Amino acid sequence: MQDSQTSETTQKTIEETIVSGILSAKIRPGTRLSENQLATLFSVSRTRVREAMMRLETRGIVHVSPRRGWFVVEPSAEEAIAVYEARRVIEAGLLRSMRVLTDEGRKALDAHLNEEKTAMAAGDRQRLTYLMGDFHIRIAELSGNAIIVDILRDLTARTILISMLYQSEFHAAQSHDGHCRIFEAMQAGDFVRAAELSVEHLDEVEMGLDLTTRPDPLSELRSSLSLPPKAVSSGPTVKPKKPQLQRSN
Amino acid sequence: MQDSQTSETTQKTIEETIVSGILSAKIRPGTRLSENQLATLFSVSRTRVREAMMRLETRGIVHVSPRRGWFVVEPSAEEAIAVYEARRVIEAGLLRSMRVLTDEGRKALDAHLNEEKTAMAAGDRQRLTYLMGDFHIRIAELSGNAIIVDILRDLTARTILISMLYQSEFHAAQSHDGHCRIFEAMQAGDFVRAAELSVEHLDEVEMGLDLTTRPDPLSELRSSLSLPPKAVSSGPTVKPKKPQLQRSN
DNA sequence: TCTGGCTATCTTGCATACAAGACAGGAAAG
DNA sequence: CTTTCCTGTCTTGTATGCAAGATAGCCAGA
Repeated sequence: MQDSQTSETTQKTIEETIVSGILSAKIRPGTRLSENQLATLFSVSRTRVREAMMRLETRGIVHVSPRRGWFVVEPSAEEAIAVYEARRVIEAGLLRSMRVLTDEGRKALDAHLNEEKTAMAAGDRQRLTYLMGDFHIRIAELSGNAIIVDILRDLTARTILISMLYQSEFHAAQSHDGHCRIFEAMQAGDFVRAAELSVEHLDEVEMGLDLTTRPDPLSELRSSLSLPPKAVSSGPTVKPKKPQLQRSN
Repeated sequence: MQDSQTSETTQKTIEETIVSGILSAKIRPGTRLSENQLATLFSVSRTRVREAMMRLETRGIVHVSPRRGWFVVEPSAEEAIAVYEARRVIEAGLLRSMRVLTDEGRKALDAHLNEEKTAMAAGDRQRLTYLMGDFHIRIAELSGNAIIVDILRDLTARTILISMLYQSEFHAAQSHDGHCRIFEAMQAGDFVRAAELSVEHLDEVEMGLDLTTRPDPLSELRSSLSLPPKAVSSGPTVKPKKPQLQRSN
């Protein structure tokens, strides 16, 4: 909704702008985020840009290659798997814990699914990508728990980056169907079923990825030299490794 | 394990030190964290301290009062409830998703429970607090999913801060029992039961809190003047909506 | 043609300087 | 004695400057 746009000079709009840019698939993984460019773009000094970058780094959205620059993360295949697993765990746990679907909740989800349908009809892929991720955030919002919403928003952002890296074709209809089925189960008050469907849905999407092709072109060389694989952790201690320049955009 | 402490001047030890200080109940909620003091303590400039604070802020561990200072968060009653709910959702989801308990896993948990027993016998309350929280992190580590581990570590830190604010007496034995039961279910391969027990356990601990006394001494005045309650959000733009909690499972 | 090394330039890392707000303590007025 | 205001001090907010590493491009030598 509050989609962001241009400078505004307010406060943490840098962070928000970048995240919503990712959520709407306007920023590709690996995109270089120059402190200087962002600083001039937002009319602030590098200091504030840096703060935003640090925060995004702890959220798992960007990473820094020392003295080379900040980059939108390019999740490895292992990280991609971890993100999907985390989402399954949290979303299934969330749905299972729900007891009722309020009327506003029902309306919100219904409206959302209609938006998905409209975007599909219009073939608006960017918007579709945004909506497909947003559906899960909407569900989190139903719980009223801001902590879970924040967690799932960041995981969704990462998911979208993963899609851009590993998803050959976009099975929008399949995803939309999955969302509809989850919604139906919720409407029926069967949250256990909804949780199961959610897991299935995430499995489907994950299965639709090609987790062997794109990533880490050095992997063969790396394994033949028996070097350690790329770090999987999402938190601290992520060593630089490979160059991975930006691409396009 | 990597317990940290003292300067070291390495890198992100400031963050780690503070978090582990909270995890081991050595830092109380509301503690003021002066940029200057930390800077001299760690022999770095304020810049790096600030970066650490920003990261801790996005992790929900500290907050800043503009031009007044950084403080370890003092979760409100509402936030406390949200933290416990998030933990129930995630931990139950995690246990439910488990399929096997590896032999190392079994050993690790067994060793941990023995440590709990030892600390109880010794009456070492600080260590006990640390261990009681660490048990849940250990379980997360069994999943091998770094994302979930990080999330639960931060939530555990917040939980400990909540305990220090609202927990009148420490029912260590009860918690230990709960942990043992969870472990037994896991050993029996009954992860659904383990998830249920985990929810019950967290419910018990939450019930042991007095969420009416300590917080926000202005609440009475505030409500009598019908001012809005303290903000609860942990992130941007999340409307209150209804809580609709879960219970049991 | 290819290889190696040098340098110019661009990047972040980090410290410091200064500005501006918050607060405490004291002095003065009632 | 109480209240009000003022000022000095301490805090974070923000910008800027400089250092150090990384990279690309060029040039020379084989």
